[in-house]
Amino acid sequence: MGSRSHRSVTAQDVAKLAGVSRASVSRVFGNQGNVARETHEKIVKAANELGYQVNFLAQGLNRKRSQLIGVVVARLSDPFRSSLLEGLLNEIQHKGYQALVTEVRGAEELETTMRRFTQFRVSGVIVTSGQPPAELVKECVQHGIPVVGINRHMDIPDVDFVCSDNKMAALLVAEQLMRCGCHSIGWLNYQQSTWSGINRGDMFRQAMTEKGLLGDCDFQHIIAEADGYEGGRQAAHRFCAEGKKLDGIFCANAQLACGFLDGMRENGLDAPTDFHIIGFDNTPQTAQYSYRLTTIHQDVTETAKRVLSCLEARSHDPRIVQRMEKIPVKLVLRNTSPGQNE
Amino acid sequence: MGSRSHRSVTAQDVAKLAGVSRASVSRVFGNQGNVARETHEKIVKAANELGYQVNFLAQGLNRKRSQLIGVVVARLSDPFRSSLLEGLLNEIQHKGYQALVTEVRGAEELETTMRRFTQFRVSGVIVTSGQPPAELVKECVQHGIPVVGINRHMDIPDVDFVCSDNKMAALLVAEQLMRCGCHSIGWLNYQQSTWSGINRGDMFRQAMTEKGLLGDCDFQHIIAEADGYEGGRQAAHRFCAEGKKLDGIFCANAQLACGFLDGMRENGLDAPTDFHIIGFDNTPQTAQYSYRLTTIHQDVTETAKRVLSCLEARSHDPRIVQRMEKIPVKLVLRNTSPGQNE
DNA sequence: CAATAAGCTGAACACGTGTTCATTTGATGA
DNA sequence: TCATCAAATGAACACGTGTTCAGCTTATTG
Repeated sequence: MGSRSHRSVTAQDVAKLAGVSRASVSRVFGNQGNVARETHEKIVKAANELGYQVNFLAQGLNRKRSQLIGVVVARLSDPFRSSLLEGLLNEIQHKGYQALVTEVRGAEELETTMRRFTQFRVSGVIVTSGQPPAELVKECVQHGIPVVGINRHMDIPDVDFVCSDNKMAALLVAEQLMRCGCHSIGWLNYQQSTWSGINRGDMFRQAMTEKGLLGDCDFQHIIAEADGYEGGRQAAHRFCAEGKKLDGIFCANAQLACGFLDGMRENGLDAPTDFHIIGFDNTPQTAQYSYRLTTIHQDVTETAKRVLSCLEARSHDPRIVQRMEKIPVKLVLRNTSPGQNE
Repeated sequence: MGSRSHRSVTAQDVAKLAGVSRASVSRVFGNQGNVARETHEKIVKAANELGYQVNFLAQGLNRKRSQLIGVVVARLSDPFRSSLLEGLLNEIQHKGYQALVTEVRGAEELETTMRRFTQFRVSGVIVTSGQPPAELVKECVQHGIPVVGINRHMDIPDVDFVCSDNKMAALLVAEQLMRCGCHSIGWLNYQQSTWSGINRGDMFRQAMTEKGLLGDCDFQHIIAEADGYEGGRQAAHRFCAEGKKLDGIFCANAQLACGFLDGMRENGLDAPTDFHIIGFDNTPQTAQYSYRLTTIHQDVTETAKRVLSCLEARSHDPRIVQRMEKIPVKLVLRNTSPGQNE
């Protein structure tokens, strides 16, 4: 009990106990180079006996690359974003990496964040929010660090993107509303929306046009002044106060949809009797009894898999052609725009 | 454009450009040791010119400690847990650390996770879920790594705990239900609950006794067979099917509370007309129009601050006496058990 | 002016691992 | 038996930083 600061056990100690050189120990735990079966066993045994563990800092320093992956998140209070993070964490660990998670608000914070990532020699960076400034990305690329963005398609060279298929979502929603006989259609979105919000609106309008619906139908753009549940609720109140009417509404995300629905209820209107409403994200809340909201489901697991696939591909060869992957979505039919799920 | 692999700029390069020794550069960026004002400026200028950044892996290797903090999370789909993580991330970054986040399911996963933390020489470990096995903690302590648990008080030597004040919560709820004239009181919890769930129940019963309520009142323990919203909802259905009645219900968390409320509504009963119901966690959802749930509010920000304070204290001196901090809670009065918020 | 102290600086070692390169070992074929 | 070759091994260098210690310069005090 006298030994105050326990010097941590190193590969050298293992080598001495096993009666081999430190290089062989390194070969065993680095999973490369040839080691005789017998030597291998001696080393593993000695390592277990001493409780040896590789020092990742030293390993990363030497390899010029740590097995860390930087993840930029924002607004975790949004249930969809937290479930997305959950999916990413799973896949990251499954592939043998560790997640370096940073929450970010402004653009300047993102800058210092990205720098820290490079200082830790991360194997890759995943941006789930905000657009990565082109210069910072260039800095990463120079260091040989791959960057992937989620749910936004921007044209930054050498950066891959993975995005839910908003066009497919728009078509599914347009077909559903048509099938239900809706004639006056609305699109609800936050005023200062994200890229994905805007893109979903564009795709929806485009889908309506392709289906030849814009002729017979009203198409209104409802603008929420705030984001999230309260934004949707207030939008509904103003909507009613202005005496407007719609029978089919598509919302940029689940929070807005729930808020709008509740706002309408406060005004004595409800779905599906008075109107149909369809959300985006399929968060747990939308399935609950008080909402039973029909929504577009994003496949978080598949998204996470594709993201890591992009990272590994570009890590292997930094100059491959830019990828822009679209993840198929599903329409989950519930009470606010009913029908038969297949 | 010919230089293929850009060798990263090192402290040596900065030293050469500034015309000083590498040691001085290290002193400037390590924030210790004395450096003349003039030399300092020369070094900073040279560093900016070259775009120098400290290599955290090398720094950590030398200091035997990285500026990483390991965070163990579980079930991020629970809104409270994600908001807790959000609070922790903020405080961690604010203090100049970086978060190494791991999601964990079984106990064996937690073991490999903790090992990885030590392999990265983290400055501390925060466990938000499950109880850290004593042996693993001992391993951390041997390496000089402080461990803090959130919302559970176990008696593991050298591990600090930060927990919302469940006794205070119980008293606030008991007083509120008493004030509203409730006579038959219920406590709803998940069958295989966490430590905090069980403790909240114990404290509630104790508070009821202290207030002298257990004599006049019924006190029932309602057991949910599943966790989360669906668990609460099913519990309500069974509760009604068995013909039971209660006029005041306290729930172990917000998800259970929302589920139970919706389940009662499906049976034609609603709060506050037919019964009062109070939840725990004050998640965003509980504030929404469809619920307006009276709940106990946990101060996530304060919790995060105390956690990091514990880490830094024990990091400074590993053998200080074990801390068990209780964070005050608030009762947020809403529709399901109305009253006046002060 | 001499003696002392205080503040800066640079050389050198340590941190723990990956990887190259030369050397040794053992096996195979003629 | 000897020549050839592949596999296995160990010595040495590299990765980029923190920190000690001795030497240097400059200011302070008697």
